[in-house]
Amino acid sequence: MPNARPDTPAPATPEPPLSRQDRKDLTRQSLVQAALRLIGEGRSFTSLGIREIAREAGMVPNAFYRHFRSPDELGLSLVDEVGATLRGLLRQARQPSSAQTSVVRQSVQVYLQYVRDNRVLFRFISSERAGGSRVLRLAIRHEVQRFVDDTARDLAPLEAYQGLSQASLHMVCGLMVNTLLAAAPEVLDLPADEPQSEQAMVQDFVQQLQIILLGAASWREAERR
Amino acid sequence: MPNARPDTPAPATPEPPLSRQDRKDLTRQSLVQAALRLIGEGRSFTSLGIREIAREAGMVPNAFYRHFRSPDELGLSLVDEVGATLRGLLRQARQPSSAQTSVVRQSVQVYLQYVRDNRVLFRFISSERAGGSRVLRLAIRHEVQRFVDDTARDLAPLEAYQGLSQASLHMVCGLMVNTLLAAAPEVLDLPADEPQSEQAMVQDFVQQLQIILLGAASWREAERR
DNA sequence: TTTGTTTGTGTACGATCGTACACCGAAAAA
DNA sequence: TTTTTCGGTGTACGATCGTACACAAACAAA
Repeated sequence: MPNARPDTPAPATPEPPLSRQDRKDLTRQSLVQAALRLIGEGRSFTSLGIREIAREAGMVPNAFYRHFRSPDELGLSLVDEVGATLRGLLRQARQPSSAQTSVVRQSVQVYLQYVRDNRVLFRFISSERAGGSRVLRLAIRHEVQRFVDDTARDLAPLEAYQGLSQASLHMVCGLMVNTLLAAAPEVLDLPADEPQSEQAMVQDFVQQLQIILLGAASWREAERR
Repeated sequence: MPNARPDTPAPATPEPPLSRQDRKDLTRQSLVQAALRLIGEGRSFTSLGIREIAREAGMVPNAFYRHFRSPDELGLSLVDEVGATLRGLLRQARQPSSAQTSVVRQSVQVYLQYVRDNRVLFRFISSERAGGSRVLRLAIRHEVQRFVDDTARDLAPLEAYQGLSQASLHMVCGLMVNTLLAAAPEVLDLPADEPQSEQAMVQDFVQQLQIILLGAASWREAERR
């Protein structure tokens, strides 16, 4: 009996044990991916139904309930994923750029490339940020707020922002993030065949950020009413 | 027989003739109003169906087709209405305020009150601006663009903006309008029972606009790259 | 090994959806 | 006047939806 099982079934491949929980997480993730795939095909998250998502994931409708009570709950998972994505962007932005062009222009271009590389996620947050479900809206705003916090923390030590109180820095970062988020759906809707309209759009956003930075530079902590 | 009809049925009230076209426009408008009513109840426009709208308007599903080919087409009517609303806002803003408080603060408060007074319309544009239907997105952006144009035209003669080229003024107005539009869904989601969070939010938006105006003031038309 | 839990399946029900077709009555055109 | 046009009704069909219930297989605990 002690030697009844000479070896694990397949020593050829490492054969991860795949506990029950592991399997569950796996299929759960496949549901999330299915939803993302549907969004990628142009569908809006709000319009996705339980049956549709389950079908896309290759399972029977009922299986959905083993993982989420409603599409909204799956949406919250998506929001988490977006949060991780945004933090990735910040990590990438932290690498000091070889600032041969304006640092603002550089940042905008990095960001827009990031949007294109994660177009499904950005399509999701862009539309659900003001979209149908209130819980999703609030969750997304919360995640964006975290992102603003992180950005403010990153920018605080820079000497360019020493004139700003923490609250003001926060406010400025919120304004910048808002501006960048508003840019996302516009670049995602660009027709693929006219690069010059994209250039004009980039130019516009760059200038808007420069305006904000100019304003921040001449901002003085005074009583304002 | 020539005198069979001595007078029109009811001389008491002016009795508008109500030609066929008039009637059609009337029921068409009742469909639009029905859609707005549903949005007001928390539904998102994207999720509205033909049957639902027709039912809310008190007609049989098929009647919808006599006026619109799809809900999207009704949405375009809504966009028109939003355009008219926004122009109304601009007209109201043109009245020079008795600037006893900051003109910015005053403007933000007027705007936010406007949002609350037209919460259904603002809920609609906020969510559909990045929402499900591409044609609607583009139509809304077009209308917003018109609004930006009008704003720029209004601001151009003011001496505070003489340092800006027309293009730059446009860009600044776009930034301001964007910031204000982003504010709309946030105030609409405010819980009704905490006025102090609203105050904080107003303060935030006021400061953001001040930052933008500061930036615009120190903006110089130079080669920027 | 036995027993219970959990994950996914199969089937089914009622509601709602978009849309097609035939029809009616009143306004407009002839 | 007669005829035509047209906004609105009624009915019907097939598809899809959310969800409930019973069940099978696999894993975990005993």
